[in-house]
Amino acid sequence: MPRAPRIPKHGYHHGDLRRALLDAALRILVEEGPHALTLREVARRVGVTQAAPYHHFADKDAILAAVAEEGFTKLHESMIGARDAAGAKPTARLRAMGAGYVRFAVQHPAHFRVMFEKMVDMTEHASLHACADQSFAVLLDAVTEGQKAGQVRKGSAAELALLLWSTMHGLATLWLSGAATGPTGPVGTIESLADAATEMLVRGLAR
Amino acid sequence: MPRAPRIPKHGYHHGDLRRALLDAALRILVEEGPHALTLREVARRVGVTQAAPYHHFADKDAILAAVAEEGFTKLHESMIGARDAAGAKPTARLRAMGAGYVRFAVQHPAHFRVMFEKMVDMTEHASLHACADQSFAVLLDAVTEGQKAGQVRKGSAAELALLLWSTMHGLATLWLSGAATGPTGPVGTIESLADAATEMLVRGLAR
DNA sequence: GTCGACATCTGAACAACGTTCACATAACCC
DNA sequence: GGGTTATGTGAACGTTGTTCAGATGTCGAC
Repeated sequence: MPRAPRIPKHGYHHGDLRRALLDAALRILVEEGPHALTLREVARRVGVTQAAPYHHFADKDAILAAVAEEGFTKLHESMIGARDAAGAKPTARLRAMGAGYVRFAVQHPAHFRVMFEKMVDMTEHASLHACADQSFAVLLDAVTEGQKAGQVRKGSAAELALLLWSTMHGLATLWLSGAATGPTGPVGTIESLADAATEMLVRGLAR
Repeated sequence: MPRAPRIPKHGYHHGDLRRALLDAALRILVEEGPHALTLREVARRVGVTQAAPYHHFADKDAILAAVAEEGFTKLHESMIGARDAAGAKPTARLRAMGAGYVRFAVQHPAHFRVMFEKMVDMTEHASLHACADQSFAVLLDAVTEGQKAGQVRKGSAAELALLLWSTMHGLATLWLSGAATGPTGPVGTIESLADAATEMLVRGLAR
């Protein structure tokens, strides 16, 4: 077996097949799109038989769910990173998080698509729901902060946070789908759009 | 052939296979979800061979694109219907259109999903892009009306309209994916959410 | 009215896919 | 060391999308 195990510590034949499968799956998504993602192709790239992945994932959906889960972790990091770099002002933190959300989607479109197309089956992959909730909680906290500071109007923080999330999510989704570039030409860069969106939202959310 | 042709006028063996295939495809989407939509199953339901559909559609994607196109037409009607019923006040018309968008998504989730998951391939199905643009144009007009009436702030109407669209689209998408119901329980009915969203947007868009 | 061109459907075939199974082998635990 | 478990192989099954040659229905030209 000419394959060098990366982590022979707890490695097995392959070293860390699970990790390698996830990497290969993501690489296929990035390079060739979702239609090209095949369990057999994933196994082929890693150099194992088509049946090998079934010792690490229940089925094809489970691999996609795992990729999506990693995506949620990255999204979470992207958002809190942007938030923490934005200083202490609540509205600035909210705007930074919105921008961070859109930036993640644009920079990792393959991840983003898996995350939210697989969401349909989130009821079957509970951990996915938990990951999404974790990111939402951060947004929720920021809204509550803003309310305490008197810079965001009162009301259900969950509802306000959901509206913020919706706008950013819609913007990212439409942009990725190419719908944001109408016959009249593109309406601007995605960064300027995200900025305009967050600004509008903060205005709309002001007390 | 025991099948009664519905429109024997220009009918053929089946009458109107193309129409029947589209109906069957949508019915499968509604009843069993996207994973169950198979060209063979569509043909089975209609009572023809698996090869028959290829005389009416280039491939499986073409059927989905056609279903999506019908969806865009319905969405368009839903939006202009809501707008026309909302009276003359520009902000009221904008709010009605937003609510109409979300209502369509909630009432026709199968259609909605096909429309915006297939959007990924919109570059290959130009007519889809045209349909989406048609709906966007209506929204754009409403924004321009609002600006003329001094109830919406100045600026790129395309950009403002896109932000409106994004929010409604994100709200509908997250709701359909179940992500809008966090661990803290649902944040409210989709109608109240859509209303809060449009209200917030109109506030944010005010001059 | 007949005939040829065309549109439409059938039946069979192909490669590829997801998944399962019996079996082989490596790694770990006592 | 020996037995159990974890991991990978190779072959198989049923299903899918798609293609193709041929049969059959429909329509316009003459």
